[in-house]
Amino acid sequence: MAATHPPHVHALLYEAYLRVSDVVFEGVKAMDVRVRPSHSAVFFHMEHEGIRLGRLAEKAQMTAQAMGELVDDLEEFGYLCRVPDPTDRRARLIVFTEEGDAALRTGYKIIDDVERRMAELLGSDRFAELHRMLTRIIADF
Amino acid sequence: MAATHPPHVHALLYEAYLRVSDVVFEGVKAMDVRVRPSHSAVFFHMEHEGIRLGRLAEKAQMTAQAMGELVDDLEEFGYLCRVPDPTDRRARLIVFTEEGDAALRTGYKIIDDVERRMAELLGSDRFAELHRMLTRIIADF
DNA sequence: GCATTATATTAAGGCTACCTTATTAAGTGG
DNA sequence: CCACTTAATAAGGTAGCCTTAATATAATGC
Repeated sequence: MAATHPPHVHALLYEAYLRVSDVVFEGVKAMDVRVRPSHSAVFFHMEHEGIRLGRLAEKAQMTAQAMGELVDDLEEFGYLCRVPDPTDRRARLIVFTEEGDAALRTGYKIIDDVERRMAELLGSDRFAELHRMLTRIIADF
Repeated sequence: MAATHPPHVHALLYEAYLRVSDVVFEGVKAMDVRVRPSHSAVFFHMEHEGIRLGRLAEKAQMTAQAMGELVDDLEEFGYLCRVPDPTDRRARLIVFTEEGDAALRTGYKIIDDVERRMAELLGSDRFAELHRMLTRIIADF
């Protein structure tokens, strides 16, 4: 707290994340202005064979209701559709439309590009080191 | 997007930030359960001589209205108070109470402790390297 | 085969952390 | 002293979640 001389790594992690996210999200907006950052959780945890809402919510660590709204949006945008689950009539499978699949591939390209740019900025050895340190913090801090 | 084999640094930055934030916020809750993460912006940008709401909002990059609510809360909790600004009768200066000052010092301790633990986990050379890389990303990405 | 319990989804409403668009009050320049 | 700006606040809105409850269907035990 209170602006301190050399910024804390805690604060730097946040700012670096924001910076990188902004660039990613600019790319996403260029693809489709309707897609918001929160929708990325859906693409991130989707499965090509189709997935149930509950499982999608669980993977994204949010409630089925919250995930349901995100899926509603993406369905409305034409990226997903819900089909009956043949194995359980209570459930429906969420699957990609062709447009959804194309959007996913575009999303990958945007992120891969950002990762490549970061590796160029830092040098690939240090980028790999950054990857390892962050992984370590997540696992063991 | 879509769970990829070695996670992207973009995602790792976010998760590492969340992990560290959780630890910081646990410490803050132990101090005062009423204080929420959003209040940290106030402590972070306060000035001991007193500061106007508008300037505080500007430093924290949010609207005066949003900052006003955070300051209202902290005033209610007894950490801040608003006194007339002798140089401009439209304005009021936000100043720390003694409790607010003590809370700020406790907050510093919590964060410094977290930073120390991270340095121990990674080793201080690598921790310094992490600091430099994050700073680089923020500045030049 | 039927009641009980569990699971999948959706509906309704709430909360936090912001924002935008007025208002009100008090300064300031010509 | 009058137009204009600035400081703060009020009112109401939005995104991104959450909790609690309702509804439909399934699975299980007797």
